[in-house]
Amino acid sequence: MPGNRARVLVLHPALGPLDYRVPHGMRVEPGSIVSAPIGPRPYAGVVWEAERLPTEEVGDNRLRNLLSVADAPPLTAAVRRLVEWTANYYLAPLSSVLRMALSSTAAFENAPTIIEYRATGLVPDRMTPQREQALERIGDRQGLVRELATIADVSEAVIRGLCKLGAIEAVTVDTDSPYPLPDPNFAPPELSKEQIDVASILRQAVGAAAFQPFLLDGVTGSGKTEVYFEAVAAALAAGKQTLVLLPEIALTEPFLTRFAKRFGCEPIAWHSGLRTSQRRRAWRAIARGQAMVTVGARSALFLPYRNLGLIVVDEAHETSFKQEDGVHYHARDVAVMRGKFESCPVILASATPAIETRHQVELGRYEELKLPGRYGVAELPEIEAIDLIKEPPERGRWLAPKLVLAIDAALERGEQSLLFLNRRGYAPLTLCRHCGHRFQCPNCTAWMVEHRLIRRLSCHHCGHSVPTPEICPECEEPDSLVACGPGVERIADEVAALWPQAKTAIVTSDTLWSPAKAAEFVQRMEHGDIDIVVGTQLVTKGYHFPNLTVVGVVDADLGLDGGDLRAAERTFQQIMQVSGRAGRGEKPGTVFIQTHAPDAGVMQALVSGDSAAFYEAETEARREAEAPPFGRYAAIIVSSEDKGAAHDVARMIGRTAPQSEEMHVYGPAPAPLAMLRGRHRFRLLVHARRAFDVQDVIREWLGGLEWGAKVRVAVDVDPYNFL
DNA sequence: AGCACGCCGACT
DNA sequence: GTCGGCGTGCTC
Repeated sequence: MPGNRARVLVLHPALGPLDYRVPHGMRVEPGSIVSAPIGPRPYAGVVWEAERLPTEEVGDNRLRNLLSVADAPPLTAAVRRLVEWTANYYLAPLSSVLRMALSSTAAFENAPTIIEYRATGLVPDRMTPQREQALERIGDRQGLVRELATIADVSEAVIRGLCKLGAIEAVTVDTDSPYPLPDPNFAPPELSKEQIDVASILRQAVGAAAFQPFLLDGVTGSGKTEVYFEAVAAALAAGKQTLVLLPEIALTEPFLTRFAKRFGCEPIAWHSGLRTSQRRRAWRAIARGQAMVTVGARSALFLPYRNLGLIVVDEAHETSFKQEDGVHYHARDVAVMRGKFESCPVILASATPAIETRHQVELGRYEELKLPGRYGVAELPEIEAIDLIKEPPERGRWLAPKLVLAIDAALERGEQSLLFLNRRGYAPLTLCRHCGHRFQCPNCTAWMVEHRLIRRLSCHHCGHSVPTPEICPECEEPDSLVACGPGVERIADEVAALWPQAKTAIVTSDTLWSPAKAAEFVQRMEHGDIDIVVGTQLVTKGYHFPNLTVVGVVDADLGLDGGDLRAAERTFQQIMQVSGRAGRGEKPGTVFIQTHAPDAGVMQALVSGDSAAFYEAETEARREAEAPPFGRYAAIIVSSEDKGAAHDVARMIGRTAPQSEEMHVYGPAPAPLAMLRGRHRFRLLVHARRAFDVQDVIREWLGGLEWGAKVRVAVDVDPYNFL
């Protein structure tokens, strides 16, 4: 009987949908979260419409019973369609996409509480180095034994031992306690005429409950956040949920504060740093429709919202929305699809939208809402290029005289300065001046980056890290190692040498690794406890420092080399963003761009402030090259620990490439990172016409091939990484 | 992905 | 004789 059969998409990395028997007394429907046996073990899965997931028919006699149904609402049809679309578009296994929607494995275990552990402050009688380390690193954090062990970098036995001694105690956490509800009328802001106009369009769109993408376009400081908060208020008033996507976790903290000021309580934050209990509580509240506003990074996009009424993608141009491992999806694009499945408006907010987004506006698919001028009195900063060939810094220094003078003057006036360099650490390359040895990561094709603050050399790709050696490991010459090129730490050294009395801060993911650290930095900036900030792209967005009047871009050419199709666009966006940090209060700001190519189109556009001309020229160049959005790319990455095996498979894939007028295949060639985390990588690049169904062709092409288990083949549709 | 089964080399 | 190497195949 087909009635007691269920097709289940199981969370199994290698299996597709499987059929099960629904035992007597169990009620399931499409979307039900169930536990299903595979071999000896239970797996979580979701009941799916059988007609949407064709499989080989399996006889009734081979069916096993489903084990249980979770005490959680079924995944909505919109979520199921989103999972299907994402898997199909990005050529990813359905189960890995489903895993993102069921991101909390604890969420559907049927216990209402979780037992977590935390330090009591009691010092055990017998202290050991391990115990000491554990208590020190745990601090006031709380979590499962496993989580605490990971945080403290000790074994779970150490934690259990401390628990037995009373230094750590168990606490029961109720994961079904409700969240406070944001109040749309808590503190409505005073808006300008333009803001009111735009906000009312957005409010109406939320009320219409229909799919409609918007580009909310306005320079930094034009008040985009206040405006989309009005749309959030409309969703709240209508009893609908809102999702706000931010490009980085570091931005959530200031967002939470801002949100609370407007709506009276914080929204639900979703990010990778959540504890199991927080994750479970958020997931369940979101699935029940009780969590009204969620803010998070990429992964919040796949959460099972019950009745979503609005999606906001803030800083929508940010490339960090493109996920580069696991499922290679672009959160901005998937957000638009989710809006389509949920029948709700999607707001892409950006002062420097991507060419792709602008193009959608030109095609009439997205509606552009412009916020002119800066909110309040602030004016856009003056942008000036410094030609590093004509006005070079002193030998061994990185800041040109003109920039040094400008910072001098700012210090004199009691104003703040920002130096931007998108490079963490002290120096990107270390070599031995005696034998020429260069420090390379053993797992990746990348130099080890010196981090002087922690005296280590680190690989930024796999995390491999060693203490900075005293002598060259190759020729054993002491004191022979030299740092090549600047990172933020080196710029900070230069700043300390030039202005020993100035208070400085380094802002990178190394120094602002937690929301609390980010909040502390903001506070120090606002209180004037910092004169000069040296930072990576982390400082380029979100913050508002009225007393910051000088911005120096240490190396504007950094993003330009390497043949990346989006290099010019990215440089433009990044420098526009960092420029937006200058003169946000009543004082005008000045931005200095240090470059070797002051005549390049990007630099000219930045200096003249003519972004329209830049977009036009860049769009034309893309059209001619049939690059996105006028053509499409897909990368096929073949990787293995065995270099020969990877190369053989890559060549075999290249040989069997389908011939088509509509599509061209380049490669295989060693991938941009020829070795990554110990795996050798080769890449083929597929370039196709816009209307061509590359996914289908690639699916058929790779589906007909076979390779060994130790070789992995991954497809990256719409890749961002060409370097 | 796991975890079984299965068929050939160096040990007690 | 057996312990164990990891190749191949299966999971509704």
